[in-house]
Amino acid sequence: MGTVGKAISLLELFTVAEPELGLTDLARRSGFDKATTRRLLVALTGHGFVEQDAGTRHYRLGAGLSRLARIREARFPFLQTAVPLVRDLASATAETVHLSEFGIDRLVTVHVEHPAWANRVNIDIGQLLPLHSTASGIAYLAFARDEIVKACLAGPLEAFTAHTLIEPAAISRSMAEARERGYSISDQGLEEGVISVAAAILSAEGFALGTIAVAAPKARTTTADITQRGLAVMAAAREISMRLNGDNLQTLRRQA
Amino acid sequence: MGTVGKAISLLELFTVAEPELGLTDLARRSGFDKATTRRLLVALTGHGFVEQDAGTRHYRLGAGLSRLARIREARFPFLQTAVPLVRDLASATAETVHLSEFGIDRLVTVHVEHPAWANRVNIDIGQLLPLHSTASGIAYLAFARDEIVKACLAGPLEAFTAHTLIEPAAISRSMAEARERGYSISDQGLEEGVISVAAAILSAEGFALGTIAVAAPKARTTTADITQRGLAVMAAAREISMRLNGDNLQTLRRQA
DNA sequence: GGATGTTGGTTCATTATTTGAACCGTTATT
DNA sequence: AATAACGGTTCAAATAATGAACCAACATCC
Repeated sequence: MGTVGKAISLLELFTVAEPELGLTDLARRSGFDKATTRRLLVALTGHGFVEQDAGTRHYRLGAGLSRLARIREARFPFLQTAVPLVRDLASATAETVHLSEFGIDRLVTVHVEHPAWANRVNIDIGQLLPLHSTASGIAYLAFARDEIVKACLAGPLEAFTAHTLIEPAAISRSMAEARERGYSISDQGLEEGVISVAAAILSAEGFALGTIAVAAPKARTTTADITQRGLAVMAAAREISMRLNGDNLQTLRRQA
Repeated sequence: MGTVGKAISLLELFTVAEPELGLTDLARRSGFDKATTRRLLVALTGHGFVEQDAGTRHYRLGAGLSRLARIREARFPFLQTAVPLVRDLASATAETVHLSEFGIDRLVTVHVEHPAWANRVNIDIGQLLPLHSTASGIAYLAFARDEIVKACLAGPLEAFTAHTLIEPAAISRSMAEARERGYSISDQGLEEGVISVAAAILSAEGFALGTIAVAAPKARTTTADITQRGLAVMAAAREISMRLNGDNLQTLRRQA
């Protein structure tokens, strides 16, 4: 791995759950030498990608990241556009609604709304979702570029639960069903007891950019709930797609 | 400069005005060789910090940045907290209101609300503001850690206009006035014809984290406007600080 | 109170990565 | 058909990254 990759891996050690880490800890987790880790952190700090707490000397993600993320958002207002609809969907369904964007080979959770229930599906911002074993992933694949689909089906497909589909044919079938139905369903594909529905948010060219999904404990979910949430999530995804593409969303490439 | 620094400088070439750049262009602007530039871009793309347009082959900032920025936001909800108050202030003043966060040695614009006027002060998200020559900068310095103030006054102080204060003593005086008054005023310090007022947003320890500012064309600004905006910007900054610090903002360290 | 372990941070000879001039292939422009 | 501009690649030479061993400071534990 190049030095740049190493620096970025360091950044990726920070999570919502552990937003501040010490030098030794970072070195241990990254597997880099302490001296290397430090040098990388200094370089990152110099550009505002990392900040160091004056008191504890622990490191955390810096403001430079917000700056660049906002520049990206300015050109491509995914969050700005989608968040209000995520909120609406959350209050309509009273279950966890999460929004994700594609990155490299997974979906990245960029926004989450949790219901008031104590028993709910908990998802953190920044959480990475595999493509083959989540409702979001299937919804994404259903409208992804061929290369991405191929790469996903070719790669090793982890079985997270007894219900995870890992045969390429089964996954393709789920994708086809999702296309036909307008939304995808994942029954405990990533975690036992969780059932989700999702729909893809499309670019002007008709390719998936990200997804919106509703996740709920299976115990309190009926078949009627699934259908209702599916239709709602589909409507939300469509609305977001339209707003993103200035209301001139082409006829969906593959849906025709 | 280390490789990491170079990679980050590449990212910093993207702006709101030019969010997509080609390889040759990036190489030219960064001063790096085309091969080097490419290798860095590939490394960045591999981690989702940069994306490449499938059609034009141009590069843009990637979703990985949003992810990390959101993780940072989750721990430190600066934007989430401040944006509503920025909006309120914008509609109350009918002038440009911008929010900035400190990064390394400058302030980074993280949010802007523009008024409907055709003649208005235009500021882009991501724009960097020098500390010594802007209302935001002075407001920040007034409550910054001593090291930062020292570093700023020691460094070369560029005179952007004939009105820019560049003598350390004059800048210190502005800071003292800002502390006393509760807000800072910059009369054409960065650009001719622009007058701004700003107030610092404080951490629980009483140090400045960022600022909120109102910028307007001097031509239509009266002395009364300045006072009114100053009080409004001060109130907004206080409210943001309180919300950020869970309503238990300590007595302001230096204001006492 | 002295031994022990932990932390953040530094040094410098060794080692591996980065560098860039020259290159190729493709796609406009003239 | 010639030219130029673009994205992308190659490989010997130059440079930067590496990590074991090292401090100093703090906390913990007999």
